[in-house]
Amino acid sequence: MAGKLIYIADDEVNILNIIKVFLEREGFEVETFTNGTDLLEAHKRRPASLLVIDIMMPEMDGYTLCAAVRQISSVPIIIVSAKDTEADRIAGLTIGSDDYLTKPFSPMELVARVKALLRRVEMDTNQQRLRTLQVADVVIDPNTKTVTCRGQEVPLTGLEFSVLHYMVMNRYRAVSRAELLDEVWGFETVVETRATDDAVKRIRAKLAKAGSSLKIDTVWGFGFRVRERD
Amino acid sequence: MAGKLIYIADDEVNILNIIKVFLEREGFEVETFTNGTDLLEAHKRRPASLLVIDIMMPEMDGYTLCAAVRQISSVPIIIVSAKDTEADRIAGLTIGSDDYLTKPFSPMELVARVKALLRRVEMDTNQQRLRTLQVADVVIDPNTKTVTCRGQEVPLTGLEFSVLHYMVMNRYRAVSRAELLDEVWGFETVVETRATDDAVKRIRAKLAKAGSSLKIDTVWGFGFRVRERD
DNA sequence: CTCAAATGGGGCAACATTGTGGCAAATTTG
DNA sequence: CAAATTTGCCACAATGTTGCCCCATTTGAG
Repeated sequence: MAGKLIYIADDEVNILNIIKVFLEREGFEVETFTNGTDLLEAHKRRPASLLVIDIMMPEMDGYTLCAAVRQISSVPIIIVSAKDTEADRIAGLTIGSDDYLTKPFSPMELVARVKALLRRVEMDTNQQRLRTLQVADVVIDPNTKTVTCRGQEVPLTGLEFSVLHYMVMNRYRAVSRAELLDEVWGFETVVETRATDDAVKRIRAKLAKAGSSLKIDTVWGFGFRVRERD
Repeated sequence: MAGKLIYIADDEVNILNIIKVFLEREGFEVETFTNGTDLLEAHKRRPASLLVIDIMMPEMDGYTLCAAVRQISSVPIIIVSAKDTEADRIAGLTIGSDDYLTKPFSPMELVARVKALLRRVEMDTNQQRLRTLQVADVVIDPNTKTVTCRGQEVPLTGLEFSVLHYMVMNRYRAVSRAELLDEVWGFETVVETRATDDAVKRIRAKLAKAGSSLKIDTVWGFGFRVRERD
């Protein structure tokens, strides 16, 4: 989160300074401007990660600035304003800003909203990955739907993958056959309980063939549980 | 903007209905829930484009729900709440929500914020779509819509380019046939699932002819995945 | 210890999915 | 408008998957 550059434009210098201090305390690099034109120029020269813009400013007002920035950049924008009518807020959000805070506002809340907005951009930009699981010498990657044992891929079928994934997700407890049937096969499918044994049988065989140390224990009369340690 | 799916969770049915009406008037598809558990289940089954969540709900409160959703999804979240202290708002934003509205709120403003948030996601993903990608010995340039293998152009058709581009953008994961159909062909087009196989078949042939090392693996019973390593 | 129930292993056949070549309708191009 | 290209679909072959069966072996209760 730190290291990001934030530009602020407001004609009230003391507000400018308060915001600056709070944001810098969070590790952001902050530059302040007392009018919109300067901020726009600065953003063209060196694009910021986020803009905080006041509505009422001399020369170029916040709406105009916001629209001008949107012409050239998709940078996140937070508008702060003393104008507190519903129409103002809707106008601000519609013109292209991502958030609209009413003065007087809590600096802490502004910081929270800045962080939330940057986090949003981060989430959208970074490819969203599901968490890969590791147990014993085996890595289970739900994204690629692959299982690797010491770097070597273990060729599991879709069903086998789902079963192993479910059991490893719940490796701290034993999983019953009925639960596996419900969660992996689904409520609708009508299969014998022994189908789970078949799947486990095949997973065991493939893990063994791959030389993995990961074992699946049978819980007699109940179901299965993966074993991490020998 | 239309056609997006939005889930709302609130235990006050009349609020639920007001929001629903306003959002539907804007062309959104809306589903409502009176508790968090149901919303979470629905989102697992069919992910929405945005969630509106009330804080105070029976069973699972909004904070818990928000955190639970964040475990599995980066979907935009707007919290609405009667709790109006600075601490509440900061907590909500910090826990993972993108916006925090205080009850009673203007439905129009909620709509504006929903639109602003979806626009943000749109802008972020669009920016991603224009970056040239490189994988194995292949370069994909979305701006010129060309694919080159070791400097030599691979003559792909428009559809083939779109499919390959989408798969390479998501090369860290397997992509299902249904997803390809949705994202590349579009929700409207009615084609057989096998149409994806055809496109992949042709891309494979052209890549092979160009002598590329880039391979497209099929994930049995699911879809496809580009392979970087051999 | 004895026995019934549960589990493991091998094999198989039904079933489902995917690759391939060809074709024709739709679309684009000249 | 004609030619070329694109693209969805089809039939069929090839291949992969998976539930079930049979039977030997193991397990736990009485």
